[in-house]
This record gives sequence, C-alpha cells and structure tokens, in this order.
Amino acid sequence: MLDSATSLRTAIERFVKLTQEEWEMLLPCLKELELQKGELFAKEVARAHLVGFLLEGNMRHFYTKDGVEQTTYFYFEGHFVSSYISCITGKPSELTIEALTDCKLLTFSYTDMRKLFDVSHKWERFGRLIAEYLAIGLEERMADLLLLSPEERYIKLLEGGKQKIIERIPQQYISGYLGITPVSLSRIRQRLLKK
Amino acid sequence: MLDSATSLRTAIERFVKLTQEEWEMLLPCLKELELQKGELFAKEVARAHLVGFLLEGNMRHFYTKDGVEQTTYFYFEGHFVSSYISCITGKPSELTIEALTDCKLLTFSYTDMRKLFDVSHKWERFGRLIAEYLAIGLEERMADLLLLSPEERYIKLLEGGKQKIIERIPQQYISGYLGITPVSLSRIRQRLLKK
DNA sequence: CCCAGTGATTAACAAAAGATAAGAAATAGT
DNA sequence: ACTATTTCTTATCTTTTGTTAATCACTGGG
Repeated sequence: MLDSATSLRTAIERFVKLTQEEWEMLLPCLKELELQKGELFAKEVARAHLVGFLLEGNMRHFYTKDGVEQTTYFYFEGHFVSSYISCITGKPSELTIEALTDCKLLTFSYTDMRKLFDVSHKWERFGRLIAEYLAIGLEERMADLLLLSPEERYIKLLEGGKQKIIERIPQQYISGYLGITPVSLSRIRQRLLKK
Repeated sequence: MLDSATSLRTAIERFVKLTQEEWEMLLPCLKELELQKGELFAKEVARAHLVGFLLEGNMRHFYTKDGVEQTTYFYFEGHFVSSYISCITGKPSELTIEALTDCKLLTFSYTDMRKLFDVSHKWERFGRLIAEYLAIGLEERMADLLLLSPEERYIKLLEGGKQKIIERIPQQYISGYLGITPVSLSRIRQRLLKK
C-alpha cells in the first residue's frame, strides 16, 4: 500500500506539488482494488463515482450501441481511470470500463475529491489541471477524427507517442478507438504493407 | 461597457457565484473589441492568449489542413470564445477563429486569468468548472464522431439542442462540424427528405 | 499433440463518401 | 431591379467503408 500510494503521489505531483499535510488529506480516502482480466470497473461503480489510479494492468473503456461494444479509450499503469465525465456531471455513465489484464488499482470516491476541492485551494487546482489535461486530450482526439482519414489516424497511432496501444491492445479494440470496424483496420494495414 | 460587463458576470455566475470584491478583480482586465464580419479573432491574438466573451454575433473556429479550412466549432452570444487549449498549453494555436457576422466582444488575457487563479480559490474553481465544461462538451462530441454515422450526427444536430447552428450557420460550415464534405451533407439532406 | 475457441485476414457485395464539375438557387451590392 | 458572387444541389465516377461469411493463424487446455 505504501509503495502504491507513492506511485499515486508521483502521478498527482505531475500536476501540483503537495505538502505532506495536503497529501495526508487524501490518504485516508484510498482503497486498494484488484480486478481480474475481464472484470468491469465502472459499470456497477458508476453511481458510486469512483476514481481509480491504475497501478498494474491495462483497461479499456467502451460504449454500448445497439448491443455492440465500441471501445473508445485505453488505460495503462500510472494513469487515472474513471468515467470522469459522469463523476463531474453526476449523471450515470453510459460507458463501461473493463480490465484487459489482471489489474491493481487504488481508488477513491469523487465525493471525497470534491470535499478536498472545497477545503483546499491546492486540491482545487489539481482538479482544474486534471480537467484541463482531459480537455487537451479530447480536443486532439476530436480534431483527429474530424481532420484525418481512418488511414491517417492509424498512421498517426503508429508513429505518434501512443506506442503502448499498438503493442498491448488487440486490433479489434484499436479499430473502435479509430472509429472503424476491425475489418476495415485490417484492410488499411494491408494497404500500408503494399507501399 | 456596464451592460456588457453585467452580461459577462451572469455567464460567469452560471459556474460560480462571485462576491462584489471577487468580481472587481476581473473588471480592470476587461477590454471591448469589435470585429467585422470576416475578421479573425484568434490567429494573430493566439500568442497573446486572449479569451473573449461574445456579446453579439456568431463566430466559427476552424483548422487549416492542406490549405483547406475545416470548421469544427461555432460560437454564439453569451459564450466564451477562445483557443482555450492553446491558452492552457501555451503552445501556439493551430486554429483560427473568424467572425461570421459583425461581433462585439469583451476580452481579457489568459495571463490575467491565471493571476486570478493564483490569488483566489473562487477563481481557481471557476477555472476548474470551465475546463470541466469544455471536457464534457468534447467528450460528447468525440463519442458522437465514434459512434454515429454522418447521417445520424446530422439528425442529432437537427433534433438536439443545437438549434442555433441549424438556423444561423451556412451548410458549408456545418458539414465541417459533422466531419463530412458539403456535397455529402447535401446528399444526406436529400436522403432524409425522401423518407 | 490435437482440438476448440478466439482473433485476424480475406473475399464479395452493397452502401456511402470523396472529388470534380456543372447547374440551380439564394444573396449582396450597385 | 439586375448583375455578380456565393452557396447549395445534382450528377458522374472513384475510393473507401460496412456487412457478412469463410478462411487462416494463434493460443491454451486437455
């Protein structure tokens, strides 16, 4: 627990530096959680508005449309996992987060987080920076979807900093992330090989 | 100036209630700006990291790819206008904001905003809530692009709360917002008429 | 070592989108 | 009111994607 908490603290301090006192405001809110491959994180926990910090493993995050799962995001160690939008809005999440491998997480409730926002300017700032970080990622994602063709998006994924996705995630899920079908991704790969 | 400042205060107070004192922290940072139809807001101002509040008029926001403009967002009265991501990241903006009609704005620099974040927990919270608001919008946008077909996205635009876009924005720009060409949008409209 | 199950590829066809160009409709300016 | 521009629609053709189904490749369990 100590090690894992340290790893969380490091992640938080990429956004704001904490005093020991500030750090100890969060500590009692933390719980450990282990998930086996295939288990779900967000669905049942959606109404509890849980935020996770991924210590080990990979997860994916998908919407369900007409009974079909559409993967839209992946999580790796050292990053926060949450249907954050549903935490923010308070509305039930329409997405599911699934462990792609066995996972270890630290969790805390967004309700507790909100309390920290209230009592601490520093934690409030953390909240701002996390939301900004989210927005930056989403903006780039949206721009890619609007400006690039599926093939260009795949090339960008290959060449861009998202190596982990290529290395660790099955293609059927990557295709969802790119907004196309697995069949179409396979064709794109074939086309690129012939160049 | 007084009226317009009141309108800005109302917009801000949809996020946080301000005391008179807090409000007066922002007041001296405000400047009025008028743009004529076709004039640009963000491009030259990108490095100044200006944030605008739109009092009158409509604007659009577009990326330029291979010399072609791709519209991705619209602004209407009563809303904030900014390449906010570039304010946050400090990187120069790759997007341009253009007045679609004559416009009146109140502006302030993000540098000033940042100072308010430093000295006031309340303003910091405003920063968080703005970023969260941005993220919520972007997440929905991204999900729509990944989950819906162009036709479904157009129908959602027709039926959803974005009436202003349909009413006031030329189709050539709407098509960019939907991620398709103007020709394709015209065909979709034709298809829907025949149903 | 074989077999079942899953994931990836390939094939064939239908539907939709992009590109380009030409024509119709709407708008703005004089 | 008329012309000039711009915007929207329509048409044609090519490219790409979606869909469905069959095949191939890989993995893990017995």
